[in-house]
Amino acid sequence: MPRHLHFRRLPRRMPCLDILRSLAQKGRIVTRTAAQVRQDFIDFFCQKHGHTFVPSSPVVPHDDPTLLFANAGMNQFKPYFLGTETPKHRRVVNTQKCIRAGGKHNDLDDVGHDTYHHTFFEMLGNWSFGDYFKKEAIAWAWELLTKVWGLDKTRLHATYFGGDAAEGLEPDLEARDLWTETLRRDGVDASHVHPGDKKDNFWEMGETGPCGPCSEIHIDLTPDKSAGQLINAGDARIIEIWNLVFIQFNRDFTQRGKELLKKSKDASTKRESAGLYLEALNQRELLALPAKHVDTGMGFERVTAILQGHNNNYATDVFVPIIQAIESISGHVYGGRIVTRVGSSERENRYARFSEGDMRDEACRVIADHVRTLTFAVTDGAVPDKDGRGYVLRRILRRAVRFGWQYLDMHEPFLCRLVDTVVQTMGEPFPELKKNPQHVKDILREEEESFEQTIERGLRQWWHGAAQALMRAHTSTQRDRPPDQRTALVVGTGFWEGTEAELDPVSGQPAEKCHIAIHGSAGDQRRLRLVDLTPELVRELAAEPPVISGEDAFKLHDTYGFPIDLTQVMAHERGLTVDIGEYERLMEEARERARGTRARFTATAEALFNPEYVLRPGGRTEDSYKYEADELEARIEGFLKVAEEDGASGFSSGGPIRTGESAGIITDRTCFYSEQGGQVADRGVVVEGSAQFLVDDTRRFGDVVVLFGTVLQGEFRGGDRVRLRVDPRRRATMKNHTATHVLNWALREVLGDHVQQKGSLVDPEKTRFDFSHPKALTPEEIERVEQLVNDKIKARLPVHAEEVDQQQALKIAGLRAVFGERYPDRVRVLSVGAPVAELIKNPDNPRWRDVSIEFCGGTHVRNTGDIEHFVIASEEAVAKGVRRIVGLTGDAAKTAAAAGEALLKQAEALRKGPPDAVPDGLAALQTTLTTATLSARHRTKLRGAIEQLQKLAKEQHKSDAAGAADVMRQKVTELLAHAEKKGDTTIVVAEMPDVPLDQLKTAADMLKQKCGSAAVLFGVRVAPETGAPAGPESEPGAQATGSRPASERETPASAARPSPGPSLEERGVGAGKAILLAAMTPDLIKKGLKAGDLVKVIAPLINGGGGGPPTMAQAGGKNPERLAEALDAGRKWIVERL
RNA sequence: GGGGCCGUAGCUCAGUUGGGAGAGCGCCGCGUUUGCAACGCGGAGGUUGCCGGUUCGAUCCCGGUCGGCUCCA
Repeated sequence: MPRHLHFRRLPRRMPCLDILRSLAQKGRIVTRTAAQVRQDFIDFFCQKHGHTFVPSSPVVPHDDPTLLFANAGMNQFKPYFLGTETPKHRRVVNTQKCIRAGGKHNDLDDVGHDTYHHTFFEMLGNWSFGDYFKKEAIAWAWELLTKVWGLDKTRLHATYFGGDAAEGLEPDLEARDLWTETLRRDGVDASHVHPGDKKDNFWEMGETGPCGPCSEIHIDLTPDKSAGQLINAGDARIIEIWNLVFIQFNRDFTQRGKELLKKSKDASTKRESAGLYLEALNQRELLALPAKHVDTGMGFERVTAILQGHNNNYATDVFVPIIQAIESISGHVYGGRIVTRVGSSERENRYARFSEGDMRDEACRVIADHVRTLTFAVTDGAVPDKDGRGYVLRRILRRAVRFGWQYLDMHEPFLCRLVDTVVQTMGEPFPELKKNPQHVKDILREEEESFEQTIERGLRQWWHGAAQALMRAHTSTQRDRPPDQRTALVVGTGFWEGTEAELDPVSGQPAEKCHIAIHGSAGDQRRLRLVDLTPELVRELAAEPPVISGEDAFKLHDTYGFPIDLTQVMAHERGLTVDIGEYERLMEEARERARGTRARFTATAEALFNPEYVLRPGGRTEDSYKYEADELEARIEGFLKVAEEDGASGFSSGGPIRTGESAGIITDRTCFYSEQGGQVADRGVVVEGSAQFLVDDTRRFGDVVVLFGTVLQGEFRGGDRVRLRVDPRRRATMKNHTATHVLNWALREVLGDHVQQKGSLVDPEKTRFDFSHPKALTPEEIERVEQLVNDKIKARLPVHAEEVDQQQALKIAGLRAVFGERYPDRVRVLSVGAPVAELIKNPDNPRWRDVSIEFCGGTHVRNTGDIEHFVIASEEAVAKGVRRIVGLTGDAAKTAAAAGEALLKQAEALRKGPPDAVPDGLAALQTTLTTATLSARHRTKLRGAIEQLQKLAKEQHKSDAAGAADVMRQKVTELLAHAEKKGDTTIVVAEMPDVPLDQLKTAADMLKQKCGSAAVLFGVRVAPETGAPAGPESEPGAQATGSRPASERETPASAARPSPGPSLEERGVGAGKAILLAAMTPDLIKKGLKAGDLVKVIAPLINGGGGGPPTMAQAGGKNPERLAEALDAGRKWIVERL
């Protein structure tokens, strides 16, 4: 922490706003709490202007993978603007929870620097879907601001779209005139209406699609109301408070544009393609929308600040309670100070703050903002994680923790302690917060603790980098000093015993003084040493401040997640610096790499995943047939052509699509199921006469179902009557899906009511079910769950499904709904065993707790008996507190069960059989265990059996080894007795029996030891593998039908490979090999007899190669016939050199 | 989506021109010591995540895969 803090005290209340308040209409002093401000807005539109209040959609969008977080009020209404869904109400008002961090709108790094950037905020908005338009929107906005809230109208300014000639966009004169008129009536000068450019006043969702001009309301905060001309100039004295968007156009490519687009797609070079694409972008036209919409957005925190007389969002009662909580945890008293930053660019600012300003206040703001974001995101189901939106959350959390850790000395988890305050201040308008705050706290605490670990790891690496820096600086300093003033420096891992030479880095001679900086993993000792490195010591050691290299700083950040800011602070505290320039360069390089790949990705992703941009508005596919029919007659309504790359996708009503072409087919009705609720999409075919279209994916966009695939044969045109045929594998999917429901029920039955569904995937092969449970299931629990499910199957219960009113359905006892999911007004209730009508009639009946009842839009079997059989194939952890079960049904279940039984028998046979066969049989069993699909029950049993067998094998191995050792000892004495001697040196050259290499080596060692001076050379003929397979025909359960080899791996019995017979050979030594082993005592090595040299010389004789250190070397070859020759040559080699 | 790092004994981790798998702590046994986070001696404990390739030979090099950490988008 810098000792001298320069700060500028930001007044809690701007004087100009006092003026503003005193000038409020009718002399009324407006003091509204945040809750009142929110309610004012909603009431104004509901009660005075006939709007319907719609609750905020979750801040974590569950159904839109292209969106990380809800970032605007319109997110949940997008389908209405696109025309893919019909709105229930045409006038709507809402306050939307928004998170802007990551993605296009990323305010994360700015939060805390100032008083108005946030990662979490609320967006108030009123909406018209084809109902009222500019006139009402403008009038009501004006009414709310000036009449209801009594803002000084002479401080308000309005903008309208001034047109854009280059784009062929007309100015929005309608809005201009409406504003001028409105202001004139209230006596405000027409100079308060300003034209704006396309950037500020024209709103577009994408390159094509709904768009229109917008009109913003700004407020002038200067005492003399002089800031009118500074609108949209980035000046904090006049700020935007409300944006009214008028959606009146649909932007689409012209005919010429579409042609260019097609050309761009077909272009041979990327460059040409990009050029054509840009040209096509110029060939777009605006078509008037038949239904015009209004979309407005007002920043809740900002408007609250203004109404409370602040221009500082953190001074409002939205944030004050949170900041107070931070004060009481940290002991720091928040002063509202803003750090003065020097330098003009953002980058300079980022590093300037280390020398100036009160970072403690900034830290308070950062934490207050981030804890709101985290609380809401986790409440809505997100979890800090390593990628996607989870990663964004992790970064936000870490930023908050780092600020607290670094500036407020909070080294224990503290974010989790702030959750209660957030819930208290926001729980009223957002009741979901009150549901399970403990869960939020647990998640945050855990993540905070894990970040502490990251910091710990990082600290170790930091010391490594600092030590390197210190050594470099130290060495260059000593060079300039006279020898008697030089110091030595020892930097190392672990403990310094004080026994090593302390050397002068220049002369290499023992030095007078020695400083020690030790880093490493020596537990608490390390911490003591950490403190030892003081700026004074560093100054003594090095003339210039040591510089931690950019590479080290980058690695620290990139690999160990150690924040660069921390690296710097720690360095500064100890008199070191960091090569920030180099760090930034490496960072930029890394960014560049990521960007390059991203461009490629988005081009296809846009085309593939956002076909809603080009879907014909208002379309609808009747898909209720999916529950009943596998085949259906339907009429083709149109096609969706998906560009391979770079191009856009497009809707065409006529087609045609021809053989080989990939496209999406849209029909008036369909029996295909689109991916939903964890059940995979249907595959199948579309046929018309001889024409065939292979459907490999079915997706739903709003109310439109699209069948994606390829034309196999013939052609299809719009209006064609076709036959839809779903792949029969859907039957297996249905079995799995119903089984999933029963499994969900059984799990709760066995484990308890805390079991919550966390996700599921149902496809033809399996059901994968994730659920909350704190620990692994015991084998007994697994068995019970499996048993319960099979009981329901044997009971042959009918499966009922019916669409009923949501409110009524929610009353049914024992109903399972997915946490955080939003359900429509009419829901499909799926019940296993009890008719839905009865459930509704008698919702409290305790008997229903024994019935699986869920909301579900998936396809199911009609009777549980159709499932045939169920096994749990695996049970594992997927995340902290979440377990995953994979289940099988039907034939797959039966096969797995049979395979398990067969393997158990096999293990039993092995145990009873000859001990020689155990090691190999065991290996086979183990590979089968990992590859085969088995029931979890069998797996644990097998594991137990294998463990026993392993013990057996180990004992066998030990007794073998002991036997071999005896043989060796004997052999050694024998060899010694006949050994050749030359002087004091014993020469042993011999062919040895085929034993493990270890034994040979110990034998050589024994010789060396006994003789004192010895040269040893062993040769071994490795017996060729006993080629005769022990015979798969002897395996139990092996099907001798010679079936497909590909499937053999799956049937466990045949996966057990023939055993090669008992052998102690080295692994990997195949047929007809020879091994050479040479060993030398040290005295011979001095004479130049190196074991490595010896084997290198003679190995070619046996057709091989080798080497090794002088004391002990080995070689292998493929020609055992010439082993004797090689040994002889080796003997000569030794004798010659002695 | 694209990078970086890690995976070795129950735990924390060493282990480089590729050549017999180690340390500390913990555990078991014996001894010394009347007491302690004590000392000495001995011992058990390993599929070096998994699969494949290169090689006479792979913990080490290469490719893939799984798991963990981390950065960028």
